[in-house]
Amino acid sequence: MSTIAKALGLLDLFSEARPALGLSDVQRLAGRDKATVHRHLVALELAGFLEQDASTRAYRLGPALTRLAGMRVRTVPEVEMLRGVIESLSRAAGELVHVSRLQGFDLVHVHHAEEHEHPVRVSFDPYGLPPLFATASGKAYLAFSPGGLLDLALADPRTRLPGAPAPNRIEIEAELKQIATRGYARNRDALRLGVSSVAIPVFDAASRAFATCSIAFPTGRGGKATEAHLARLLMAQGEEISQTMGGTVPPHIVQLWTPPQERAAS
Amino acid sequence: MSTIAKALGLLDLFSEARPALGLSDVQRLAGRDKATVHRHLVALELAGFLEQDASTRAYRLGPALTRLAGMRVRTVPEVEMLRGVIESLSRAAGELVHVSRLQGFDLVHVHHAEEHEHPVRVSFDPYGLPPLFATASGKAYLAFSPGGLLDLALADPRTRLPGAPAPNRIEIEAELKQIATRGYARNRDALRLGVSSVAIPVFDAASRAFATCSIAFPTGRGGKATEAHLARLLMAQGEEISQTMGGTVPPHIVQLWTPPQERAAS
DNA sequence: AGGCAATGGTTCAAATAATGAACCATGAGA
DNA sequence: TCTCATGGTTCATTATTTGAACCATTGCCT
Repeated sequence: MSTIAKALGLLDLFSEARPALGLSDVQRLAGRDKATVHRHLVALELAGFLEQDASTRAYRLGPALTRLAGMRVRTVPEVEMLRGVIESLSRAAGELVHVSRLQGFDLVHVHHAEEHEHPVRVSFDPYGLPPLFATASGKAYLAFSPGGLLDLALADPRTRLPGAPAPNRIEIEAELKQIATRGYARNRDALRLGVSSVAIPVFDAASRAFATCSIAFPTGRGGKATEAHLARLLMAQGEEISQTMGGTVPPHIVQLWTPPQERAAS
Repeated sequence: MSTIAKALGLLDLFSEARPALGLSDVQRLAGRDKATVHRHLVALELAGFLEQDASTRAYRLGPALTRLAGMRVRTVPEVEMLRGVIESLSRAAGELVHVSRLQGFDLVHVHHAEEHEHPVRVSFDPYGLPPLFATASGKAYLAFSPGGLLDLALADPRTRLPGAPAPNRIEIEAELKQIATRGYARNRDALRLGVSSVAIPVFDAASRAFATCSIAFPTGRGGKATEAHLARLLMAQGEEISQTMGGTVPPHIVQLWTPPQERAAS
């Protein structure tokens, strides 16, 4: 393991629950030698990734992070475009919003927004690659993709949770069909206990699903009604999201996502 | 120099002007061996600090940055409190807003906001320590601090630009007096050519200046009128900023910062 | 007071991981 | 077809990282 990885790994020890850590805390959590940890902390501090509280000597996340994150938001075009729409979606929903892109059968993180103040939050790993069949995003993608993909996905062990059997073909087909007519995919406690989500696909310029947008929330916060409410918010932004990423939503899905009252009005 | 510092230094090569860099680009800019640079890039990518464009193979800033920056904003209390007020100030001013805290005679970065879309931006280094006498922030601090501080500051070579002579005592005293009656400090091209700023002090619970808030803008964008306009915006938020950081503004300065029409109305 | 246990931080020989010259593979352009 | 630049890899050499033991300071309990 590279020193770089070890040092950067220390940053992941900081969390909502533990915003400031002393040398000993870090040492314990990381399970490494104190001297090593100390040198890493100092190096991170020098680079501005951490800062040390002058009075308590505890370390906390540093200003270089906000600077570089700002840079990323302004310079990575995809993110820059998405930012506005998913931030307002997050604010409206009061929950975490994600956009992931498909790379093979991997769902890779593109951007997320978490514009709310709930003390209970869904944690997530922006560089993890969750299995397709364990997420609402994955199912949303499959439901709006050509049938052949499902066979490939079923054959690939990486699309299911490690150790789990391949999903039952009949059942999955039924669920995907339901998603296609309902307009969004849902998930309760499948990938991680206590986390639920709703998701819709994002379409590219050729109207093929190539990414997904999802809202994740603690299962405890939302019943059936909440879920439906979040799904409505999500679908209402569906066309905008695809357009922002340079794509177009097929007309029949635009229909599906348009709220009944607006459809009546037009 | 530690490997960690070398690797993290690579992140600083990414900028508004160069959002994506190939291996060779980074190698050239960093002036290090290709193999080394490559291993560093891979390590950073693995940690999510960079991501690689699948088609061009170029690297760009990665999602871990937004995640950690978000964490910082939510967990570092000072920043969390300040965020709202300085973000809206930045939006209103259409320029970069900074808050720095004094540590001895060092101006250390606390937080900044840059909520605007001008293509011409003031770049800055959140962990640099600019000399007091070369910044509006430094002068704002001194102008609202007890006189004894000025003597100490004049004696300390770190408070002026490297190589520059100590400021003329009479002149500086006149300028500080002017700042104290005007309510804000100003600066044109002193620290860096083409960058101007206006600044006010932030007061602690004992009504002593202990930090500063400034608006920086390209000199080319603002004449005298713009400067005065930005200063008014800044002063209008002055009391809120001090309160947010747990302090109180002395009454006579609240007066000074209150716009004439509001003073008339009350 | 005094002693105990944590804390943050430092040292230096031993061990491990970083380094870079040379190498390969691929693709664009002449 | 040849050339040049690119991204990426290898492996012996080298230099940096590592960690047990150490020190200094602080807070706590008797």
